[in-house]
Amino acid sequence: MNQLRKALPREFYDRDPRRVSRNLLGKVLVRRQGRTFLTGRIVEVEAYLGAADAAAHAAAGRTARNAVLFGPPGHAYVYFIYGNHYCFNVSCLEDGVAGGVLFRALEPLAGIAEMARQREVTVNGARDLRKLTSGPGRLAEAFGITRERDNGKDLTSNTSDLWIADDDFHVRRVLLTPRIGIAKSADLPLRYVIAGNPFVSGRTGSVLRTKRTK
DNA sequence: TACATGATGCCCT
DNA sequence: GGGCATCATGTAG
Repeated sequence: MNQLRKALPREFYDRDPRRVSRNLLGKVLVRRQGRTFLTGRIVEVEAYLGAADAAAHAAAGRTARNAVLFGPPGHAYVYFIYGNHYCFNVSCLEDGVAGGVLFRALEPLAGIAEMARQREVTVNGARDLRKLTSGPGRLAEAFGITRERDNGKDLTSNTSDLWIADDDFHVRRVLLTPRIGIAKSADLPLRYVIAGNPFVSGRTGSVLRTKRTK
């Protein structure tokens, strides 16, 4: 558990969003709520490349909403979508250059009862666990992530109540697929999932390319 | 000030 | 497998 108290450093996020995406797989998202810790393993993310990526919020330039994406790396970008849901991202690349990674699915590890309470669902058996954090809107709700509370938050600060840690989990195989729910640049393989993980959202999708790691 | 739209999830068939 | 709720944000007028 002590490993989980240490946030990934800012340098981790000061790279191409594609590389950050690949390396975020297998890491652990941690939320501290008083004495309670909510943790979940990152099993699915998407890279958004900024100005060169038509599907990215940052593509049309800086606005009040997307300003975090243009700021320093390692900060939370949270936005409201479809009138119902929040989506949680982390900014990448240096100050002034936009980029980010969207968190799409987690595997619940600790604080499962609290996640179920915040999602307002009941969990009976392993199959129901997918309802907690399998999907961007779901994981945000399970972790209590909102724009008001978390947008702009520094995820690398050791005084934050939201951060990402490394517990030395080894990711065996990564799948690359097109991103979900977008119209522009929809064919680019920028969605990263841990192969075979049951908590990946939706269906596996068409696999464009697979990568093996040591 | 008005309007179109979306990095979704849920419920129904 | 498909329809739809629901509203913040951005852009046009």
